[in-house]
Amino acid sequence: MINVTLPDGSKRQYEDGASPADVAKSISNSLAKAALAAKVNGEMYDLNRPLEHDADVAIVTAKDQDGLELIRHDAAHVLAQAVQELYPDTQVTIGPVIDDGFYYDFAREVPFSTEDFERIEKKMEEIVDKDYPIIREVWSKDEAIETFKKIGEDYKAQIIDDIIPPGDPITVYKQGDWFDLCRGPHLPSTGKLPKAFKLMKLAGAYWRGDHRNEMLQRMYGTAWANEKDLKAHLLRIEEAEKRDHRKLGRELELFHLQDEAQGQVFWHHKGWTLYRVLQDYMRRQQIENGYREIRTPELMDRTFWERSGHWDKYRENMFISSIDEEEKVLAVKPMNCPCHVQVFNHGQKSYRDLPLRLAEFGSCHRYEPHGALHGLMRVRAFTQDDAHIFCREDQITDEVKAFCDMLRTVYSDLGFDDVVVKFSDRPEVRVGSDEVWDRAENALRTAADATGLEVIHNPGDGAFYGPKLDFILRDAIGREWQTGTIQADFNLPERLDASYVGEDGEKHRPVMLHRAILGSFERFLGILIENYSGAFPMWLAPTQVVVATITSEADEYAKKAVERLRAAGLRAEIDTRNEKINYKVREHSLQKVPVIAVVGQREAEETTVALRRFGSKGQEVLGLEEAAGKLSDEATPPDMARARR
RNA sequence: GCCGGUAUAGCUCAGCUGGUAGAGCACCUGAUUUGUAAUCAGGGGGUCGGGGGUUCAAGUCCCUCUGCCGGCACCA
Repeated sequence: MINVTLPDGSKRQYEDGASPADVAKSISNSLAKAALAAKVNGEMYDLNRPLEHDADVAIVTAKDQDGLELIRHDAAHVLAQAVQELYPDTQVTIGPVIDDGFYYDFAREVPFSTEDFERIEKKMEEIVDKDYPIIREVWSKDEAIETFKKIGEDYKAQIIDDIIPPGDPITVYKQGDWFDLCRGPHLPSTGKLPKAFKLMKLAGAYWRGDHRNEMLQRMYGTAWANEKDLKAHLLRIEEAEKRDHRKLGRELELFHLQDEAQGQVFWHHKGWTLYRVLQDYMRRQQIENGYREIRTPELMDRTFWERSGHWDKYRENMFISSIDEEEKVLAVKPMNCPCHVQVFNHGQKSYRDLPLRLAEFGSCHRYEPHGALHGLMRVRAFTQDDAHIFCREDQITDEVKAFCDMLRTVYSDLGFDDVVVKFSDRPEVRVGSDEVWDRAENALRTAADATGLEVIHNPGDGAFYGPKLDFILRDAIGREWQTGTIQADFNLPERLDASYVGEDGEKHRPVMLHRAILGSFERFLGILIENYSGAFPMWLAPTQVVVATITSEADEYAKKAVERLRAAGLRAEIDTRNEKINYKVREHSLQKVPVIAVVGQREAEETTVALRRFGSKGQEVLGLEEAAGKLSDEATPPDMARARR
C-alpha cells in the first residue's frame, strides 16, 4: 500500500503501483478530467507515472503556474512534431518554456516564413485532435544517441552526448510516431493541450547561444490554459505596442532619431524639457545625499585608456579620433570611472576626505553593434547618472545602505514601487583577497536586506573587480527593467594608483563604489515614457497647462492667464488659434497635457479658468489666482514637496 | 556582427499577376468666432531608401549597399 498526503493535509491509501491519475480519480471526476500532471514530494510527475512509495501528492491543473508551464512545454513538442511532419528536412534542437509561451529552435536549410504559420498551427491542432497518448520511456544514453543519429537528428545526439553523464539513463517522450528527448513531465496525451496557442514570430538564434556556431531558426509561440487568456495576452501585446516610446516620441514631439546619427538622439523641446526636469531632480537628490558634481573630458589619449585597461578589452567598441599629421590617437570616453579617479588623484587625499562621492552626468559613447540599437533603450551616445564613492573598506556598509535608501526614494518619486535587487557575489576569476571579498559581500548583502526589497542571489555573477547589486524595476504593465547598480571595485584604484593618507600617516588604497540609479538618462526616459504611456504626472509633464480660448474675444485674457500661470512656475502654453474648442480639447488631450484651462468670454469677465484634467471629462471653474496656486502645488516635484512639509 | 523581414508624401497605409503614383490625417490658403475629443471649401507636396541589372516598359522582377523592425550574440 502507498500512503498519500494531499495538499489539505488529508491522507489516503492506494494500491502499489498507483499513479497520480488514480489519486485524482479518487478525489473527483472533474479533477481527473482537469488533471495535467502532479507534484510528488515537490517533484513534477507525469499523471500516469507510478508512485514508488509514500508521498505528498498535489494534482496540477491548468490553473496552476506549473500546469501552465506544462502546457507551454507540450505546445513546443506539438509544434516540433507539426513542423517535422510538414517539413521533413527539418532537424529539431531544443524547445523550452519562456515567459508567456515557448519557442523551438529548428535547423533547416530553407528559411521558414511567417506565412507558414497558418499551416503549422493547423497541423498542431490536428495533432491535438488525434489525442496521441504521450508515453514516457527510459533509454540508455548510447541507445539514445544511436537512435537520434540514425534518423538524422545530429543536434539531438549532440545534446545527449554533451549533457548526460555517461551511464545515466535518459527519458524520451513519444507522441504518435514522433518522439523527443525530454526530462518531462508531460501531459498524458496531446488532446489535453488547450487550443489556445499561437505562433508569434520567427527569429534567428545561434546553436547553443554561441555566436561562433551556426544559426538556427527559432519559432516563438504563446500558449495559455484557455482562449480567453490567449486573447487577453494578445490584447496586452497590443497595449504595449501603443506605448512604445519610439511611437510616443514622435507623436508627443519628444525626440527623433535619424540615419546620419545612428544611436544618437535629437531631443526636441518637449523631450528635452522632460530630460531637464529629470536631471534637475537627480541633481537635487545628489546634493541632498552629499555628492559633489564634477565634469570630465570626453576625449582622452589612448595611452590613458591603455593604462585603465579599457583599450585592451573594449577597443572594438570605442570611438576613436585622430587628427591628420598628428600621431596622437584620442578615444571618446566610453565610461567615466577612470576620469573620476583622476579627479581623486589630483592633490593629496586624507582619510578625513573619505568617503568622497564624485558625481557626473557623464556623457559616454560606445560603438554598440548595429543589431543592438533600439530607440532610446540602447544608444551609442548616452548620459549616465554616474558617481564613484571613494571610501575605506569599513565605510562600504554605510555607503551602500545610504545608496539603497536614495535609490528607493528616487524610484518611488518616479512612480516605481515594485523593485527587486539582484546580489551577485565573487566569480571564479577575480582580483582581491578573500578577506576583502568577504567584507565587501557582507556589506552589500546587509544593505540589500535592509532595503526590504526582494533579493535575488546570483552566485558567481559579480564583476572580476568586486561584488555588485543590480536593481530591477517593474513598470505599469509588468515588464522588468534593470536600471540601478552599485559595484564595489578593488581593482581600478590599484591600476590607476589611487591612494589616501591614513591616520597612521601611511598611504592606503581606497575602495571605489561605482553606482548609478537611472543608468542612462536616455534609456530611463524611454522607460518613463512607456511606463506612463506618455501621460506624465504633472511635475514631469513637458507642458503642464494649455490655456485654450473659445473665441478670439478671450485672447487678451488668455494671455494674461498664461502669464500668471507661468509666473507661478508652471510650464504653460497658450492656444488662441481660430478653432473650435472641441478641436483644441481633442488635440491637447491627444498630446496628453495634464490640464487644459479653457477660457471664453465668461471666464474673461469673471477672471476665472475652467480646468479640464487629462483623462476626465469634468471641469472645475476656479478663480485665476486660486488656479495658479493649486496647479503650482500639484506641479511641485515630490522632493520639493517633502522639503516644504 | 548573425538570421529573417521591411523600405511608397510629415504620419498611417493602398498600389493585383511589370504599362511611368493614390487615400486619410497633417501642412498651406480662404471662409467660419465657435462652451469641452475632429467646421467647411480649395491648394501644394513623392526622381517610390541609394546604386546596378533584366525588359520596348520597373514602385512592382533580380543583384547589391544602407537604414529600420523582430530576435540572437554583445552590453565596461
